[in-house]
Amino acid sequence: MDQLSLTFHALADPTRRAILMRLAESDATVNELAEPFDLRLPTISKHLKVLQEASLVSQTREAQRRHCHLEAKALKEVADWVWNYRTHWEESFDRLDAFLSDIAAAGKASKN
Amino acid sequence: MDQLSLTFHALADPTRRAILMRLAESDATVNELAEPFDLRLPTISKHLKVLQEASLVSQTREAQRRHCHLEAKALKEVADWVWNYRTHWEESFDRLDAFLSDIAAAGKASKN
DNA sequence: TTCTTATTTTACCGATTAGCTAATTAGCCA
DNA sequence: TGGCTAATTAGCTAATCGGTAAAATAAGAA
Repeated sequence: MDQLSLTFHALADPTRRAILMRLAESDATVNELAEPFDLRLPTISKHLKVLQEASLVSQTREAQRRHCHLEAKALKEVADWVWNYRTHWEESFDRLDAFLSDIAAAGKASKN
Repeated sequence: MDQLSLTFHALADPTRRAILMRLAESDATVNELAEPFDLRLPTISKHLKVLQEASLVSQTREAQRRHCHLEAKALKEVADWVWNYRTHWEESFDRLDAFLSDIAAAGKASKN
């Protein structure tokens, strides 16, 4: 699978996004990451594997502990991809603006 | 499933992303969208259903034809979500800059 | 060596997905 | 009505996913 598909797939799960959000604050061990969730450790471990395969998270070892670290580069690739479509939502806002202006104009006109 | 998960899931497929890219150029019918792919029409129809459930695409009918239209609002939500992480990739680039500066400095120093 | 902690691996389950073919719906035209 | 075109639905298979429990691995502590 290509990098972008891997990344989007990894992001398409609320648990994995919550893990990323937690890692945005600071690095953490697998146990620390698992703590807020009502999920068994192997489940978290699997989610972390998906995030690592998408290059969204990296791990370093210190004794038995794995320290997980957010890798923002893959997120930047998502940002770059979606940024190419910005003209489209700007256009639709332009259309909305035009629509609202029309309403406003019509409102004024009706008062005349 | 929440909106963001729906959207990321829809984007985690190269065919669906290609459909969006095509729709970024102009609206198109289902047949027109299917044309570049080596896939049967029902398969494309299913992909479009996923895109519609993620609010990434809308359809209007004209006789038998369905005209598909890119809805950029859902993409903007992705952009907004990922934008919250921008400090992290900026930080890592800062660290890279610092690293490269160090190398450059070391290089100059070694020449003295 | 044995114990304990931290984490992963393996094997399994039920649900979902991407692809197919065949059949069906929907709307146009003759 | 019947035939053509556009698209969807139904039903199938093989693969994948998210979760589990139980076993295995790895490393520090006693």
